[in-house]
Amino acid sequence: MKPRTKTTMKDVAKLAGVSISTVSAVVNDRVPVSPARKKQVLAAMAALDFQPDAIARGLKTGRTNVIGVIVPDITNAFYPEVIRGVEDTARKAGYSVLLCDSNEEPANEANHLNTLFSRRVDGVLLACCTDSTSYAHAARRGCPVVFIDRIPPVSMSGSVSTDNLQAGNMATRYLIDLGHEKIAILAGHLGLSPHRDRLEGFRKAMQEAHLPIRDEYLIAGDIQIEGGVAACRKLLQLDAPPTAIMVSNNKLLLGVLQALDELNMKVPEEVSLLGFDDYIWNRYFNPSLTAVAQSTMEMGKAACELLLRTIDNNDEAPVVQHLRLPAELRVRASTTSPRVRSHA
Amino acid sequence: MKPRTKTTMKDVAKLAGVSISTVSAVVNDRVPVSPARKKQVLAAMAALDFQPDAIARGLKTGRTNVIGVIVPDITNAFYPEVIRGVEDTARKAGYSVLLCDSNEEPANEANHLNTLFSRRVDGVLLACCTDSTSYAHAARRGCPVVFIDRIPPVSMSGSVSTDNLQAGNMATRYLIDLGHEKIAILAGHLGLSPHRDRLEGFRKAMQEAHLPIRDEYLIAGDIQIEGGVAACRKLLQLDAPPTAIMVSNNKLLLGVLQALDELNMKVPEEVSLLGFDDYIWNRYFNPSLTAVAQSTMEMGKAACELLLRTIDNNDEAPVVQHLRLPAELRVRASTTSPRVRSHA
DNA sequence: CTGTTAGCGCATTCAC
DNA sequence: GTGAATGCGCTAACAG
Repeated sequence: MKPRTKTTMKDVAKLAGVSISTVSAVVNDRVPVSPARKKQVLAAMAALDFQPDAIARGLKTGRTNVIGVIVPDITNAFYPEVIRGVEDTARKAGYSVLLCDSNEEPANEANHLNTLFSRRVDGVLLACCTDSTSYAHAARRGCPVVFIDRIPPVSMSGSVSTDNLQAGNMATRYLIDLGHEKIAILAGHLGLSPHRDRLEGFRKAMQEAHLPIRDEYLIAGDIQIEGGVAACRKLLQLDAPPTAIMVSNNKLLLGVLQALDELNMKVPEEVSLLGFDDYIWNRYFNPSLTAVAQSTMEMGKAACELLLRTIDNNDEAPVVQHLRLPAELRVRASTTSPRVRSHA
Repeated sequence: MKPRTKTTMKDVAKLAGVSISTVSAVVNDRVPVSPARKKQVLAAMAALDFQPDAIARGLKTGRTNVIGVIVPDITNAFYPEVIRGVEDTARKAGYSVLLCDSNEEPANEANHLNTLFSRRVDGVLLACCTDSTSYAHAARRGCPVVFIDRIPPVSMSGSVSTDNLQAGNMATRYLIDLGHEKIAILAGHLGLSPHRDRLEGFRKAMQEAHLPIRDEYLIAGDIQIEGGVAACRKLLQLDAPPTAIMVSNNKLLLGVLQALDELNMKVPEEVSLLGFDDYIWNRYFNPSLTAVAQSTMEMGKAACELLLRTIDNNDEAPVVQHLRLPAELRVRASTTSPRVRSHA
């Protein structure tokens, strides 16, 4: 492997017969340069295959045109879609994306943040994990941060997420309208704002319908597949099992599907099922899954735009904004009225 | 937003009452420093919350400890898993990942590559799109590149992918052993090495079994959902429709599922279905899907390790290696013997 | 318009 | 062991 080719402005300047600053001027075309010289420089740049060194530029200007994105689990299909929105928006604005996966570990998250700061990213998009205290970190360093999807309790920064309260409320009301009264919720991890908010929406809907919320019907704490299996088994072994199960998280849902399968439960005849996060393949489940869809790419786009605005604002008044995107209920075959069951 | 806090080695040196080079020495501990001073410096670093500036270091050393990763479509669930493997390996080795999504556009890919070069990444992991000529680019710049999943025709660089020929062969043989003779293949885009190789494996298996390969049974060119819908419709309208369909790509497969659903075809009674790429949710399709699984995270890990080795090797003999990972067939309910059909 | 100059923060000789 | 000096490639005043 031959030593890395490094054509610098100096080389270009020499070949074009101009000074380095003239080269810089045409590269950044902020300062006027006479057409003739500009042409020379451009020619020299092309001839030498010159590419400005973003590292050197970053050192000089203090801006890297890089943003960091930290997600808790990139194998959760929700995040790639968000990332697509982020990456697309960032690229169009001339930014690159440094991707970090915290794997749901606060320690990893903290390490990643340090690395990002050390790399002098211009800003960070953060979907934090439970027990995360990293926002303190960020604030201390004065690095713009926009929270995405998962919002920490107190946040002076901007944030973008789905309106999960509305989403949880809407989903619950739909089940209630269908005639369900015994509705269980696998609420996920209540240290996570989306899950907390969905549960809150659930509570509100139940209260408004004057329906009791039984302790046995509320299961929280886990967001992995195995947790979904265990929770679902527990629910169905109850003396009075629920007629509908609402699942706050897509990984939990897969566990529920597995448990339902093992117990040979018929959906929706014996129990209705409603999930959060909609994917194209939900349509092909057996039966197809009723789910609450989030605007994932839009979320990424909005968050990135907000972050970019915050960065551009710099020392001006901080852009603190909390966007809540509407969710959409997609009704399919996994939910039905509980009356069907009493006929049996 | 207050101006970005920037604690430099200078500040640390002043507080600790030593010179900058001593600070540098303890930060990189390559040069011996007396314990007493080391302690002072460490204390000063902690007090000032000092974080070395990776940008300045990169400029100085010529190494950024950043690798670029370009994928064609991050919303294709295959890539996030690969990325997880990459990111994990990279992080453990002290590298960060600059993520790019080419969105299956060669032009985007080329732009991303330029950006990455300009950012002085130490190496690039590239899953290229069709008609990509970017490897020439990379070679010209002398930047280490390892191809991943999709390998260009001629490659002097290293590469890591599934042994797709074996995978296609194995899958086809499985269908043949089941008794199928009329096997169709949605081969994907033949400009992509995985698809080309799978088709080759298919051909070999058919030939070995002395089975003819009918032109109408071989559909290639598209890898999007809509293409899968169209291709599947076409196949089933044939005078002699296939008894089994093998689908080379997961997005095509979703289209096939949709078409099958619309045409009210029973799987596997009327037609067997076999897909490539296995995901946890394939189990919950109706019926559950027989699929060829790739070792996605391992692929990411292996590719990253190979790249890192190439980078460390620097001017030494180039590490050119072509890893082919074995695939695994996961038999589920979407495939069965065609005899079942003749009973009907 | 154009060239000269002075660092950005750090790693690395080289003297001491 | 330690510190002063040099420059990585570039931008941003500032003179001309």
